[in-house]
Amino acid sequence: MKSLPATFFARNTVQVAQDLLGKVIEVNSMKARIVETEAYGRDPASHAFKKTPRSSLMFDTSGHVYVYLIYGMYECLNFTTEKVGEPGAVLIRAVEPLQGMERMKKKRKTDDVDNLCSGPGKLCQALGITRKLNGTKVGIGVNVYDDGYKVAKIMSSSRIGIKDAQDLPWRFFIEGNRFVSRAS
DNA sequence: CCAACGATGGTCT
DNA sequence: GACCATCGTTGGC
Repeated sequence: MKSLPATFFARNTVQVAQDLLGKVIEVNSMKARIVETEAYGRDPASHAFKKTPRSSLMFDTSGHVYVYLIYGMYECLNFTTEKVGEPGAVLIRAVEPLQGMERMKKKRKTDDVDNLCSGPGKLCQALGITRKLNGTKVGIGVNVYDDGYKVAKIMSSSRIGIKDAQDLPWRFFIEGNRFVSRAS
């Protein structure tokens, strides 16, 4: 399994979001396959629509981990994209558990495998991802690998949980995968 | 089954 | 003080 190079992330955000599907992430020695992502550029639904203290990572880094708190109780995992100076990030919305499933079940307080990582807040709970990782480079606390897995078909839809920019089909997921947060 | 809602705290105006 | 890139529960059918 080879780690993704920094150049993988320093590209068009929508392209990176699609290319991350099927890749393996490793955190706290647990492993999972990415099955659902969303692209966030400088659009009205994105934190990077305006540069603020929180969103500055999206402008100033590429290939770094961006973790933020949402609704006061959950965290969301992103990877920053584009070349430095250009804002962008990919939200990881769902992953398929591969290794360390027993620890994921404990952290999520459920034995239902389909409910471990099928949402952005859920997967952070399962893998123990917190804001402590915010701003770290990919390859330190969070690793991303290409294990050669080929995605058969990529589906897209509008992004979930936002009201602005519903016309942009920037949510991507692996067709038919049972671990995505929703089927369509 | 599924739509509605409350929990909960950081971020921004 | 309003708003959230969410989730689990509740209460109606």
